[in-house]
Amino acid sequence: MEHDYDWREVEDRLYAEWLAANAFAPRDDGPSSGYDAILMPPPNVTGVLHVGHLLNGTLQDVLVRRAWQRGRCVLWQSGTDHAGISLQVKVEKDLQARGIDPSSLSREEFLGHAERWRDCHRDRILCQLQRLGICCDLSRRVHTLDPAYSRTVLHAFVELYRRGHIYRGRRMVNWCPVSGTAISDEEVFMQRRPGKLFYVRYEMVDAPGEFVEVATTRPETIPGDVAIAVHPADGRHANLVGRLCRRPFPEAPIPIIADEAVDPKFGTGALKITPAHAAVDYAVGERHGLPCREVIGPDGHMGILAGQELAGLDREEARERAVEVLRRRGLLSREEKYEHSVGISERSGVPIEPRLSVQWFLRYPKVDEAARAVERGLLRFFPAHWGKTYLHWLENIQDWCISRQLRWGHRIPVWYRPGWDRNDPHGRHVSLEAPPDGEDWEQEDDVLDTWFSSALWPLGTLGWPDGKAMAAKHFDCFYPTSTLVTGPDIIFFWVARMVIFSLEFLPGDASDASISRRIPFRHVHFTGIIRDDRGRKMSKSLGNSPEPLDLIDRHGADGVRFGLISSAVQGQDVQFSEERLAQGQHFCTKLWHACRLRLLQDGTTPSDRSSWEAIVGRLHADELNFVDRAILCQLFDARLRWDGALEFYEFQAGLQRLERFFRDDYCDWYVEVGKARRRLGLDCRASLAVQDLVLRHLLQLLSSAIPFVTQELWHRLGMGTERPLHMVPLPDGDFWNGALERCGIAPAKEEDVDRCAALREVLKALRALRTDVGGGGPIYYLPGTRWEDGCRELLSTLLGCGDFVALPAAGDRPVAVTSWGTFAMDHAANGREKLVAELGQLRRHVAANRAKLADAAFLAKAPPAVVEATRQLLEKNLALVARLEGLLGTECGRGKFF
RNA sequence: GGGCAGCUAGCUCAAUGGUUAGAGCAACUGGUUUACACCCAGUAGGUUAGAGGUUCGAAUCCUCUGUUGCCCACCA
Repeated sequence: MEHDYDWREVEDRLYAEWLAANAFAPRDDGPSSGYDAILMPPPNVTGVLHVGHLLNGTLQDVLVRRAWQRGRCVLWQSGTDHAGISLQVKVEKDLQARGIDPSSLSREEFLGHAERWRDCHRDRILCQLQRLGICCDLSRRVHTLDPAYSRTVLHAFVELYRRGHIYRGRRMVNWCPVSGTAISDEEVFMQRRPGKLFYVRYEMVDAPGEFVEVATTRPETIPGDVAIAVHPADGRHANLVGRLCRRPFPEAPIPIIADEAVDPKFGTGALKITPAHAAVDYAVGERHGLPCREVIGPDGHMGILAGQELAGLDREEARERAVEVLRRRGLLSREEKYEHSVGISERSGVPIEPRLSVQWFLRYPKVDEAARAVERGLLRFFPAHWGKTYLHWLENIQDWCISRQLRWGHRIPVWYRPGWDRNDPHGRHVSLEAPPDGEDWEQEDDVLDTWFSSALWPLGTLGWPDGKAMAAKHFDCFYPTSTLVTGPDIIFFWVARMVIFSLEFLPGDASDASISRRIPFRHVHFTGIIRDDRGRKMSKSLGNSPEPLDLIDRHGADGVRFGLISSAVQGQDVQFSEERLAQGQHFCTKLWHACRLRLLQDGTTPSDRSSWEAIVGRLHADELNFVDRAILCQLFDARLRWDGALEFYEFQAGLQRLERFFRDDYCDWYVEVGKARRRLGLDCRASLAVQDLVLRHLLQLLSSAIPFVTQELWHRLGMGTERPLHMVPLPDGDFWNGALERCGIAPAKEEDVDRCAALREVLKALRALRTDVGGGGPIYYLPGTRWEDGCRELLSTLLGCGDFVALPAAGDRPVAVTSWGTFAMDHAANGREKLVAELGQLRRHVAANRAKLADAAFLAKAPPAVVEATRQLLEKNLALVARLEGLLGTECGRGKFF
């Protein structure tokens, strides 16, 4: 076996083999203990692979491979999202770069370009993700604009319309002037921006020279003013209500009204009302029956109603111009700096414009059931606290604006009868198919929000609503899926909406049992967000995100996977550090060498390792000593903890337990003891069988986290070649209990582990002692030292010293006090200071133990096991103190030290 | 303004209310006795953000304060 592990060669070769063997497709050809499905969050076709994808992909792969190992039939559903607005923007830029004006193209021409662009990038991310070694069945991948999936989306729209959940209406929406489309509340984020607060005077119509003053940050909307509002209880302005004042431009009289929405403490206590351009003002306008004056157009430029001073200007320019005009007319009394929150379009990064427009809306159905699913634990979140965020959103849910003024996406399946009012439901045809006399009708131009189609992902990928397709895709086996692994940033965008749509579309009542059957997944594991070393979110604009494929090139897929898992503590954001990935790589190397050592030892042939039965058959209870038994106990314990941790998606904790077992218990202890035994000329056959058992089991457990190196070592050790490691069944608890019993071990028995711990403690103390004296020489043991069976030789071999020498008293030699006894070494220098410090510490512990045991309340109320443990600890500490005091008292004189 | 989550060794993080709060990295000291220097052995490093409280017992539970990050809602 080669000295170095060449993962570059191994990873490419093995992945090609797995693909060639079609090893990732769910199949029903063997004994199966059930079905599992995992939905991969579909990446955008426009997306760029980032470290978050690596983490997400790795964690899902661990779950999927484990499910395979447990004999489950697993579907890992993948696919891509058409990415609506994001792709359209990219294609438009691309066209412009080629000298083509996108707006000059017909809908069909534009879609042709977009589809070509999409096809070029379609599966790029998924293919890149394969470098990680994910066992995802790409043959079943779905794209949200595939014909079949599109039918799912349109069917859902038609059905929701038919059930009265979708309506068309003129409402205040978030308008993105750059993209020229409405966007949902979720696509707007608030940003603190410096601005100015302008104080503007409106002259009273009936009393020239008398003014009402308002404060505004948006003077360019003054042409849209239709009223001034004050709070009804505000005494300062009570005399104004019901009178008229003069709008500065275009000049017109507007009423002064009273409305509760006004905060009398802000500004002057008077608010200008612009119903067409502010949500609050719109509500006020509705209450008072005020007209709407739209002065800003869809492209963010001032319209004709803005008057000749402002018309045609961009809204930013208009603001400056408005201020100039006001100043010139003496209507601007003052201005002050003011930092305020502005809604920003997530897509284009410019301030959104609240705008009244006709859009399609969804009144969310099944909100109560969606909430109950989480409240009752039918759908569980990990970590659970995200449930509060989810429920809070559901409690304050607003209708969802689902139409987009774009071309790229699912075109809304509504046709209007020409010449009819589009708001008249009788003039509409809402169906998957165009009306029979299609050419007379006009189809809706808008497309659906891309998240509308994403919300159908669990249903559409399994063929819904087409019964034939659902049967072909085994809907009944794979739905509901087991676990969704995603980021908490899309709880609203995606997770909640999938729950709502699934509850709505699958038939059932409101009982818990029915909800359990209809929810799209039983568990959602929210990963942390990956941040850089300064705590910032990884982002393209900051340029702080490493290139994922480079990371894999540098550390290997296994190294990257191991590093990411071990830095991803549940519930915490992940601080990315490449150092972690290097550690993962080192772990793989160490594993390689541990197996290499096993092959360098003689005594067996590969067929002795080719099955569990072969290995267990080589274990005989009478040939095993307590070190052998202990390592098997520890392996069993590590397995239990790994299983237990993964039940709760605590990947890091589980992997850490396996790592500790491998490094601390197996490599640094068990293997070293094995070497010592060989040096002592003892029979090592049993030890080799134990090594085989440990390695076989460890490789299997680790294979879900680091599939490549474990698979390669599995082959090298001759443990099996017939199928990929993730298809080899993992021995269950019954098997383990049987094997342990055969070795004379009760799984719960800790005695052998304790004996090992004691031996290791002595070994460590003696190594420390030798370090202190800075050299070799004989190691003495003082009277009262008690040796475990056979451990004297083992200890001296492990230390690489000669046999221990009995000594009646330590004299002024430095000593090590252990639970077995006291040891000493020759040294010229005085090592007693350390001893004195140790005694002091021990005495403090003894005092603390005694105080506890003297406390009646402690004895009465603490559990007996705790009291007993304290008593034993006191005894142990007392023994050590006595030994130390004896040493220091007889040989050195008590007075000298105390 | 409301909510959520943090605050533990120089750094990144662990620790079912129960013994003397642990790892890794970094630092320091030593080591290539044929698995591994991508390693091993050892040393040092702590008022668990602060203050109260509950408890026989608190890093852990409660209250308040400070502080950091995120989410939601926003006064024009």
